[in-house]
Amino acid sequence: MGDLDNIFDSVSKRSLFKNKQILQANYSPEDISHREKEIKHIASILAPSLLGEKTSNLFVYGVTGTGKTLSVQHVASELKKRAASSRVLRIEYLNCKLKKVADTEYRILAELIKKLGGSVPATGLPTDQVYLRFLEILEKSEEKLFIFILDEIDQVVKKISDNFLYNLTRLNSELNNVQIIIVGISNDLRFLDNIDPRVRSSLSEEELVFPPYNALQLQDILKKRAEESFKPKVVSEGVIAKCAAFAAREHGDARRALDLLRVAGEIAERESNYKIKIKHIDQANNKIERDKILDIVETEPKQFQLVLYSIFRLIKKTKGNIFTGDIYSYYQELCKRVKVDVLTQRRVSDILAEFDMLGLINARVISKGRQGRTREIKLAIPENILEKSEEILVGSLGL
DNA sequence: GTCAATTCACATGAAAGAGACCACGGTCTAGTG
DNA sequence: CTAGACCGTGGTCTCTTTCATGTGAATTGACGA
Repeated sequence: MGDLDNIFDSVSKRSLFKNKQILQANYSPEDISHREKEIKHIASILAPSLLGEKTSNLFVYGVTGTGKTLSVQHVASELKKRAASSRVLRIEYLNCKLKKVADTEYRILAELIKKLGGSVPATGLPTDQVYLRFLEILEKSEEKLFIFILDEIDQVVKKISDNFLYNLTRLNSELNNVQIIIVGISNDLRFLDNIDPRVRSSLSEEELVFPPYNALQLQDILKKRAEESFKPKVVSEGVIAKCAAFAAREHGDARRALDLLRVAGEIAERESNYKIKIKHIDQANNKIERDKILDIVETEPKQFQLVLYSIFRLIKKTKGNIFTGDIYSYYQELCKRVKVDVLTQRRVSDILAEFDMLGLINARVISKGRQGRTREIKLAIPENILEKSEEILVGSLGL
């Protein structure tokens, strides 16, 4: 038992963290650096809502990790504080990307209803029924003005049609006692380009673009958070700068930078270092990448894994470029061997496209003239992770 | 040699089916007074 | 008489198949120099 005690004791003694929470992705700090302008802007647009006035709908853009969600939520919570006494205003936040929670029209409505205190079954009802119930609950509520913050709506609209947004913007005309304001948040800058113009004009009455942080701003943010999060003198010279540089390269993603710093801290801690050194950042970078990929590989459905395994094998065997057809025939063989139903080529083609999206492979559509048109596929996974990935696949496929 | 037509091997789209999940309303059953 | 069990119908949702259409350039073959 003494051994364990030692381990537990030494953990607290050696810990580099004062408060790890602060570096976690979901932590929202009191002051948000370098976003004062944006926050003010949002606030000024939404401010009249405190008086129960319907304001413009707002649309917020920016790549991941630029503080969109944070800023909007910050304004929202300030508004909530102010509105708490008067009960004229109600604000709900919904992340539309959450799988199985809010990635269809039905589920978004259901989720909003739930947040407003109603309840709908997870399935079984016609969508328009849910819609009616939504209207009903809005009309019945005490508040007369609603702000719905829909995070990452680009994801949903890609899946369902923009019809949903149209309905949403038209909602106001169907409501008598209540008005709603929609705040949309999107990672995709070109989101509104391929959307019905009617929807576009009403949805983005106001627009706001969040530019990526530059390396200096990232440094600043990291420095602040690091001070609160780590014990004094833990962070070596240059670590912050390196973190910021890494993240700046990834389109100024602050979340990424914070992750990097946190993981670097964990690594240093595990190695019983008293300081986080620059090499830990590199290690952290690798680890994050590695974990991400391995996680994807592991959790992918069986058919996807089979396709992926086919790709791995073929890449290894041919060392060169491989094409959809090669993969499909290898995959067919593989299915026979494992006694699994063979999917159609159409489907496999889609699966390949998804791998491309996930960043496991690089697929490029090329035309080989008389030899037809196909995808040229390269692996986007580093060598050292490949082995491990393959192991996982072999294990889970029972090869 | 030049040029348009052809042709390949898929990509990409649209629609629809299968099967899992579920709500709702009606009917049947058994238990209760 | 009533609560609960048990259908049948009609929804959503994901994964998949089927059918249809699109497409970029190597190849072909006709043409004219």
